[in-house]
Amino acid sequence: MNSVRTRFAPSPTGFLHIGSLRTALYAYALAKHEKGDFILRIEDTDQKREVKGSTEAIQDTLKKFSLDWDEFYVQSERLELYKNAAEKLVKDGHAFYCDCKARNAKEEGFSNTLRDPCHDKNLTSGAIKLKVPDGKTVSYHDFVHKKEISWNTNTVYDATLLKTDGFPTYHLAAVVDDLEMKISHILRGHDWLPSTPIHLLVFEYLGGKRPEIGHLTDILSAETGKKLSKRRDSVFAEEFLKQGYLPEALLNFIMLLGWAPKDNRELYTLPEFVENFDINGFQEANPRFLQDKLDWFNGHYIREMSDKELLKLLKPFVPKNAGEEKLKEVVPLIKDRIKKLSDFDSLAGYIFKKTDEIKPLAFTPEYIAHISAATLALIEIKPSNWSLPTITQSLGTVVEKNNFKTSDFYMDLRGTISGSKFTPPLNETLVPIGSAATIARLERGLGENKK
RNA sequence: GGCCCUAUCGUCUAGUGGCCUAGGACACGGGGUUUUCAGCCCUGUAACCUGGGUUCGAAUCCCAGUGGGGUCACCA
Repeated sequence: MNSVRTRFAPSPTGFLHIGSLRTALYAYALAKHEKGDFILRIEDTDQKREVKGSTEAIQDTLKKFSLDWDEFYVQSERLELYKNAAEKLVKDGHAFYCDCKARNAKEEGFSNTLRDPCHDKNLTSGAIKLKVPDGKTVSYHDFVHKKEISWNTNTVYDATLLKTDGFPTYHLAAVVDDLEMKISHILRGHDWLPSTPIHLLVFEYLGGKRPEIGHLTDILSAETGKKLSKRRDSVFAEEFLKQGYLPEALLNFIMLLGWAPKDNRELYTLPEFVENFDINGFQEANPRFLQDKLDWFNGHYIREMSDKELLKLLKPFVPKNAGEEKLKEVVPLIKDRIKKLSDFDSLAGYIFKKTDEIKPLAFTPEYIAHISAATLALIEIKPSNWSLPTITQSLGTVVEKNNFKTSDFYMDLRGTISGSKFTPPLNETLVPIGSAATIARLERGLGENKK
């Protein structure tokens, strides 16, 4: 049996990053395309950086995107495994104890001291570090880059494997787990590429079948051209959801940042992506995160939804006083016009506002004539008869009788009713606004523009 | 700075020596539908980083340069 098993291995230091979501998506598709297993592994080996609740938050987010895992592990519950592995490496002469003070690269700047002072001291306690050999070439075939990548070990430093607090570093824990969990493909961020020779050595010394390894491109900020960062860019998947991006749109957008099929197809649901996934489709150069394209995907998926579904998703973005019945009328009017769910308010919020919350806008010199004629006509419609056909009929007659220019007439009406230049078709929105509120808004507009 | 990855329209990309006068999508421009804005339809502008090779032939192969990105912790 050589089933495909992939893993997504975040550390619990906060919310799920958009780049991590993409890594998870690819790892998921890679496994599921071959009917394999997708494993979630929490890499919580740095107690200082751990943020409480992030494991749950990450799981929560993955579920929202339907990236369900088959197995779940937490590294801090597996410390014995790493300790044993480290001690075995020492016994085999591939690692050594070290009692030096921990150094901090950020304080010291670039460092050329690759070999640790304790490299050959044969100490019996302290941290355990990898005994990197000199002048050896280590290499592997990267399945993302589709090429052999190699290093001379003279450029590899004696990395720490087991810390003095008894916890492993990533270099040890990840390798031990990938072996123990029988991971078939390691798919991870590009930032891991430089430390791969360390892992290659550990894999070799520990023995067993080394997984295939692939390093994904970094997603670059469209503005800075640098790797997306928490400080500068909005990077958390949850942030996008909160803004009214749909999970399927975000997923579709992100799957095409760094991967493309032969036929260049762009629209994929998650199951379709899994089905069409091809490991040769990975891109080698770093893509930029351009929000315009995300917006297009989002608009596309919004338009594909039924009004009923959309209404449901819109709930968190809609004014509190908006009743179900009115919303049902409004949803089809905004469906073609919004890019994100949060656009609802700027586009249709006026429908639900009080008269004095709207600042009437006048657009043409004929304003007074337009609005008074409209008011007189609409007052004639009995509230019980207030409907699209009666409104359309009534206003149509006004335009015709007064020889108004249709577009001018409606622009003044629009400005008065909505306080905005852009709205859904006006007659349609007058229905949910209602007879009384419509008349009130028109009268207010007249009052404000009389003098 | 060392090491590593990388280079097709503004952006995401197709392209694996002749199907390329370089294709698609987003964005942008023009037109149509239209009470505004969208949406939809039609349509246009726009790219092979540079220099050397290899070859009858190069976006595709090789080398160099340049540009871009990453990384250099008892963090992941």
